[in-house]
Amino acid sequence: MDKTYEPQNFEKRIYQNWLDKKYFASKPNKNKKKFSIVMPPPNVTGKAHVGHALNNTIQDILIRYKRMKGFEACWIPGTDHAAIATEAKVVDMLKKEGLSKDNISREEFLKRGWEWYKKYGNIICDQLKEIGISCDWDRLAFTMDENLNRAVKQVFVDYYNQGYIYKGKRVVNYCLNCRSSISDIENVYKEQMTKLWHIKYPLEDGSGYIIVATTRPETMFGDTAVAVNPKDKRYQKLVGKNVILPIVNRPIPIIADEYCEMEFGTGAVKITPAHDVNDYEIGLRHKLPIITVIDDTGKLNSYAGKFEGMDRIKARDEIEKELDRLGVLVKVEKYKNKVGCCERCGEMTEPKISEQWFVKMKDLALPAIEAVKNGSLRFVPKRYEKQYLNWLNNIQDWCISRQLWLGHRIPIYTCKKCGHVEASVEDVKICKNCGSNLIEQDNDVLDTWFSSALWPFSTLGYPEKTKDFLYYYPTDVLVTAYDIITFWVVRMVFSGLHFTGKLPFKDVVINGMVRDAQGRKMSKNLGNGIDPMDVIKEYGADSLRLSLVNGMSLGMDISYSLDKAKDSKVFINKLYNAGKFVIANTENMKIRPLSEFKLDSKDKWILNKLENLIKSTSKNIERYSIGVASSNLIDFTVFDFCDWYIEASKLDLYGENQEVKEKTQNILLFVFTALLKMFHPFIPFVTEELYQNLKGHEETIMRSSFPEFDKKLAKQNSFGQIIEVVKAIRTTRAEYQIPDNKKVTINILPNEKVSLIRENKAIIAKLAGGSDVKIIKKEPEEKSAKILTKLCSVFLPMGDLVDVEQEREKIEKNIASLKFEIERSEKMLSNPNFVSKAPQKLVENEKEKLAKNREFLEKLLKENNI
RNA sequence: GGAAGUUUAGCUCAGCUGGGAGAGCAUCUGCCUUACAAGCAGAGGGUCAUAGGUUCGAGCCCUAUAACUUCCACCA
Repeated sequence: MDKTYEPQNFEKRIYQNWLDKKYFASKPNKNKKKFSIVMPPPNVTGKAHVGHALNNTIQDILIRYKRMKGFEACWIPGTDHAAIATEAKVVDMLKKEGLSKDNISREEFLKRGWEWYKKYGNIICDQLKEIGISCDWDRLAFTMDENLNRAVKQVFVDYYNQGYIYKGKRVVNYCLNCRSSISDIENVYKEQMTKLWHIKYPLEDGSGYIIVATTRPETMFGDTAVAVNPKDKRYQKLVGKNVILPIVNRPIPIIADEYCEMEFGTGAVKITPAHDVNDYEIGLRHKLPIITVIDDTGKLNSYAGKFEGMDRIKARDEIEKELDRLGVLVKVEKYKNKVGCCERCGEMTEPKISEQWFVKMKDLALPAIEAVKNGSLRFVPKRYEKQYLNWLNNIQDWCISRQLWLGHRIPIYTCKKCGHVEASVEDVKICKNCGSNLIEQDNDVLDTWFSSALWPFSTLGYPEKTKDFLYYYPTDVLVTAYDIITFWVVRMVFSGLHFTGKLPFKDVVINGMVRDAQGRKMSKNLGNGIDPMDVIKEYGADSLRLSLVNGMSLGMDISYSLDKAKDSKVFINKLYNAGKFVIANTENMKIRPLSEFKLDSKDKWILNKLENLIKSTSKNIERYSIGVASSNLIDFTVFDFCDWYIEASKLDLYGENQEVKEKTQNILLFVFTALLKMFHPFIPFVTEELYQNLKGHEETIMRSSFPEFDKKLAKQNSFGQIIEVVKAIRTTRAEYQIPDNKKVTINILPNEKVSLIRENKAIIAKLAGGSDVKIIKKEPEEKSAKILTKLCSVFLPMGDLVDVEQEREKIEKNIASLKFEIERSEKMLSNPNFVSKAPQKLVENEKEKLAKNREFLEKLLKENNI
């Protein structure tokens, strides 16, 4: 063992050993209850960020805990193919070779895609391994794996045959950069300073004009109406008339529609059904023609006349000039606008009318809503249920087609000869209807989330009823961040319910997002990201884990900085040192059951604290209060075990009495072993390292059993009063500025429990810096600093150093606070409402306290002749 | 526009179903005590955002207000 805590020296070695021994592996075992989790699959070509570290640490804590609790614990890792992101990277790669999707075949492109996956796919897994997570790596799944692909196709075909999937024309958000449609939730709005153009549209009959306001003058070539609000008195007379669209000189009608807000702009809006979602809806209501003027590359087409071929954004200035020249440009205002952008690449998206595949959502949503309402699906924290329900209650049909090559190709086959359409899991070569072999598969691929939605059961063998599926499904808990509740959680729930008839998990645990020290999102642009691998290099994986999880409350964002990892390392170092102490002092001991020993007050005290800790730690982990569990463990380690028990135990360990020494060794080992086991899910490496050096250890801590609460050992006792005495002496010493290395005589005049004081004389002397502790029968003559506790009065003889004035003040303060306490108790107890309504135990406690305080006060007054 | 969350020590945050405010860091003081100076001991520091209410009793429950954050919808 190293003299100081050097995690780099053992973390890799320990992890490799765990892997070699297959400790993470799980197989269906009928004799055990199972506990299963599927890992939210990170993007296969991505790198681990701190959010992954947090999310996986939480899962690892749960899995390790359950494993130690005797469950057949299975954690399935995996990665996601992230089609849009990866396709963009492959396109970039091709670009460097001077190639593009236009001059390479689909097959060739897919080959490149797979090369990319192979090259970069291991990075993220290797990084997750460094964090120390104990998932069953033999089960590593990838959304593009053959069996998962099969599940995807089967689900698609079933949905299709059940009538849930349809092809439809819709305005979808199209990313010109990714050259694919994206779903509404992938379309994020960003604020931008743009202009608002006010343009005159002259009336056809020459009787005047109407002014429209637009942020997108380039779409005017596709205008097929001008809309006003039916209640708008300014325009009521004009409804039904035609205006002449400037530049193109095409007549279009003025229509009335509720959508149009009277207050905004001029109250009149141009309608371009092909390039705006709302306009499209209006177009349907009023049966307007649809004219597409922007092509898939973002350039204006022939409808734009002389602007044909210009980029849609660049064309704005030219169009403005032209409008001005024609005398129809009224004014141009600066305007703060929200522009839809692609979440993946950040480019501005273009609403575009196109044929896409959709999943009908209304019916699928109902059972998913019901699951939360009847409590069978639980969110932790509960408030995220609202986000989930809100989304499902306003559900829109799900656009599942993407114009990409990478991904799951839509298994729809169309006969070119007779037009017969078929959805099929197997490749279709011959038309079932006419026997023709002119079959064409749909060109689009499925939204990445379509395969992610099946993750909890596709990874377990679905659609086959495999042993794994029957044993591990449904899983027990899903741990994820709140940003993908709608993308992912919702879709897993309704897919699971629809295809397996069961919820894919019972609990959804939501972790917060990791932000920088100033609370900002970590991003490449700001350069404020923290690489978890750097944290591991500097402070170790255990420190990374503990720093993310300690004190955390679920669903809350975390401001993270390296200071936190440093703080954690400081603590783990403390634990390491305590471990060194225990190991060194128990090396040659004999392990005996604790029941054989006569335990003293400090032993009972630490055992009582330990047992309560066992109880609360289990409870807290089971209710997912992981941050509370870890901070309780830390508090016990530092404030109970190290500060008091270890220090007090030294007298026994270095003393003459062999039986007492053996007893204390056994307690040290017992307590510390239990402590390490409880810490193991949080900081697996250092606990294993220490455990392996502990007397009586088993093969590995991660397969040992979690401590169980033992009522017999949890007995109350009064060592806490000794601690109070020691602390009071220390405080007084500090007040008198007696340096810690100067020993003093300690005279103790007991109020009660003489035997307790007698038993702990040596401990008080050691911990309070006493050269000697004397138990006296009456107050000493010599000048002393006087310390009053409920247990006893303590006198530190200090001759002329005693500040009479200060002593007097101290006693007066003491009396005053006692009087205050007494008054308070009396007030409470004289309140009939308190006595009758408060819990009986509280009332009893208060009575007891009052009696003791009265007694104490009386004594004080008498002793000091007041 | 709709919804949710946050507000507690100088900073970062805990605080379970209401029963006398906590930790870490930072600050000050004293100690190299044989597990740990990445340490030990002690100290200072809080109208629990504001105003009401419920209750014997409120950091916690209710109402309103303010500031910040997030999600959803989206006005051309």
